[in-house]
Formats: sequence, C-alpha cells, structure tokens
Amino acid sequence: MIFSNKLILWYLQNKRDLPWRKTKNPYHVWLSEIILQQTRVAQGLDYYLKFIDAFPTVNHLANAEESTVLKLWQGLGYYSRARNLHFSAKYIVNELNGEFPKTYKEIVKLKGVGDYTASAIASMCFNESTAVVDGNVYRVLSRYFGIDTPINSSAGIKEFKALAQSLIDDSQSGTFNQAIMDFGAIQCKPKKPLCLFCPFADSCVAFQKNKIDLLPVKEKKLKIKNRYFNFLVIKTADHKTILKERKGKGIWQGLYQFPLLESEKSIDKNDLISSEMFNEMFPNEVSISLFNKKEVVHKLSHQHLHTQFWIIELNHQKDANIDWKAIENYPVPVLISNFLEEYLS
DNA sequence: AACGCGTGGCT
DNA sequence: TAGCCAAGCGT
Repeated sequence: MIFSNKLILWYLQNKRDLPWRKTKNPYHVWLSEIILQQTRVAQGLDYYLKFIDAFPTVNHLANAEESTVLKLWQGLGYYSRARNLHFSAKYIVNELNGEFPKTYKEIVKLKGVGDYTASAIASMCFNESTAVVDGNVYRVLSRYFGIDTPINSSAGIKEFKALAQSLIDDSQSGTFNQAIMDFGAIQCKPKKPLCLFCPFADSCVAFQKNKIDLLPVKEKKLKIKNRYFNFLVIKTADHKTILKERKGKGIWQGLYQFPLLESEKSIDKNDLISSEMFNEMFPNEVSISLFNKKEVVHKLSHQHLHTQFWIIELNHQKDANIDWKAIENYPVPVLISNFLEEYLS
C-alpha cells in the first residue's frame, strides 16, 4: 500500500478530536495554526477557545486593541505571534475587504504566516495540495526514509519539503497533512515511539536499522545566556504603582512590567541604593525590602533570568499612577504574573 | 543564514 | 537534573 493511503488509514482510526478540525472557516483554522506554532495542543487548546469566544470573526479581532489581544495571549509565549495575528487581521479587514486570502501564495503574505502555516490553511480550507513540514513531519520522514540530513539546515529544509510534497495525496491534501502530524505526535513520538504497534514498522528504515533514537538529526543548539533582573515594585500610601511597557526588540515586547534595573550579576540592597536609576526615581527616603529571599530563576528557551523583586514603599511617587487593582488589566509576562500571585495572596 | 523569541511537559 | 522538544517565523 502506498505511503499516503496507509497513513490516512492510521489517521482515520487514531485521530484526535480537536475543535478546529470541525470547521473549514479559514479564520478559525488560521487562529489555531498560529496558536499551535511551537506549542503543544494541550497548552494551546484553552487559548483557542478563549480567542474564538472573544473574537468570533476577523472583524472582531481587527477592531480590538493590541493590549487586549496580548492580555488574552498572556502565558502562551512567543508574543510576536499575537502582535502579528492582530496586524494581519487589520490587513485582511482593511486591505482585503475582510475576505480571507484563498491561495497559498496570498496566505503566505500575511505577517506571522510562513511556509508551514500557509500550507496548512491552503490545504485544509481550500483543498490546495501544499505539504506541511513541521517538527512532526521532519521526525516521521527522517525515520521512515532513514534521512540524516540535518533538519535545520537549508539543504534539509528543502529536501524534506520536496519529499513531503511528493508523498501528499492531492485529492485529500488537508487530511494527509493532519494525518502525518498526528502520526508524529501520537505514534512516532520523539521519545519512546510506539514502533512495536506501528503499521510502518516493516518498511521503516530507522526501525529496521535500529536507528530510531538517532533521527532526526539536528544541528547545534545555541547557548543559554544569564541575565540579572531587579524589579522595583513600588507601593505608595494610596496604593499606586508603576508599570512600564517593554519596547524595542527583545523579549516580551508590548507586555508590561515593574521598572527594571538590569545588572551584570546579582546585586544586594547597597548596590541597588547606590545605582543611578534608583537615585533618580527616589531622591527621598524610602523603605526597601527584598521580597524573594531566594533568587527566582525564570527559564526561557535561550535565557535564564535571575530575578529579584524589591518592594519599595513610600508616601508618594509622582509617576506612580496605576492602581494596584488595575494591574490585572495589563498583559504581563508569566514571571510577573507569578510574582503578583504570590505577593497578593 | 544564524539567531532571537516563551512557556511547560517529559525523561 | 538539565536538556530536549512542541502544528515556526521574522530579520
């Protein structure tokens, strides 16, 4: 039996029941695909339901404030996805007359939509025969065909895309794409794949050669950087504080946080008091205490943030204009929301 | 073309 | 535990 038929047969018996599979509404499918980029189904599912509820159509999304979109996205990570989603919703409403683009070529022009996402939407919603290549597809194909080209090399990206495209069932491309991804997620898992019950076992090169654990091949990982964050948590006598929006290019763009003093290494109270930033913000006497006796280490994929929360109480601060009760309306990183939960409990 | 971008689950 | 990985994309 040819690859696609065997795969789809497996899929029909094993597929997961997921809400975005009940529809061909391209806006809903688009939303689900953006949420699921580098994100597990279990983590993204609630966000999908919340977004569909808050923004039932692309018009609703386009008309929202960016901070509202980010607030709903809070906790999901990779926040550029939310900003690009919102940007593209406005583009669809304003430039495309509210009509979702219908071909791969047009869909891939949306900001935040690359080859994978455009292929997924085009195949699932518009029956265009464009093969998806995500982490699951790399794993399934590298194992089944015994390909050791690094999946994150430019040669590998081309090779696997062409291979996937050669295997796709043109008459049911959307089903094929979902099938190969579900197969990778459920059966051909990264660790401990279910080879003993696998319908492809007798023709899988990696299984036959006992190389399952060696594939796929991935080139070097990047080094993790340590950073030292000191948040100045201001509390005035009339229950006000300061939050600042993160601008620029780094992490958490568009999210809010307490005023931040970043240092080269961990600092103590004396270091804090003698810093330029501290003296500019607090020319008069204030009460300072370190909230977390042990450094909080917040781990991002590429940075470890060694964090201290300094509680600074004072009578009045001219820039402190956010009521403590209003903090919950602002989108904040998980690091900040974890602190707030502990501090306010 | 390599790197930056979050968070959480699994081993 | 520390590292790997997850329905990738932008620059």
